[in-house]
Amino acid sequence: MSRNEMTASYLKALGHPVRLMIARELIQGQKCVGEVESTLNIRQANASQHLSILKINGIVDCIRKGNLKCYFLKEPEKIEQLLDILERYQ
Amino acid sequence: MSRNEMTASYLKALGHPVRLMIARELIQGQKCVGEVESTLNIRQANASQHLSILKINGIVDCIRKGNLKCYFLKEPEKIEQLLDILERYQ
DNA sequence: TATGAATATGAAAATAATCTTATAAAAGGA
DNA sequence: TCCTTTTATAAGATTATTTTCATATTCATA
Repeated sequence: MSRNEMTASYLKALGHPVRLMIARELIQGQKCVGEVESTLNIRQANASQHLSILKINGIVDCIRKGNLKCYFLKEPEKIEQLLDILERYQ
Repeated sequence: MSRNEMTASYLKALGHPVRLMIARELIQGQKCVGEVESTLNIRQANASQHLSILKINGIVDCIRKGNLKCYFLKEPEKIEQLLDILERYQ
């Protein structure tokens, strides 16, 4: 997979409203699947699948905490910087 | 369309290998459809369609020059900054 | 080890994106 | 006006993504 394809895949992973919103939520701090599910008001399976796509693309990672699985941004500053650039008006 | 949806749509537009490569090419300077077509080795119709998606999302704009239609990045620095962040290794 | 809570996965249906071919439209020049 | 070049668009086939439901898995704890 070329660098261009890797970058495109990363952008595509973020380029879905639910996944982008998950990333925004995770800027605030880590969340378990159930919290993502209820915050975004989506089905559990769907939350899990979107998180999986973010994980595959290196955007999030997770740790198990007992019964829960907590997802967090791997590079929170990177996400913040991207959003800053994307959403500052010029 | 919410800000989140707008941003997701912008990311999605860039999140295709062909369109991302077009954006990279346009950092060098404006190109007409035929140049995009031959540089990326894709069909004319496909080049036109990808450019249209970039245009709808405010990533490129174009001017007619006689027979040709020249596409260019609307915010080249924004694209450069995004690529810098996405591809600098941390 | 059985149960319950949380998460992941498989499969199917619904929807959307992509690519191709054929053709239309726009503009310049003979 | 007719022809040529360039670009856009329509339509269809194909492929990919998204969502849902049902079920499996994982782990803690009774």
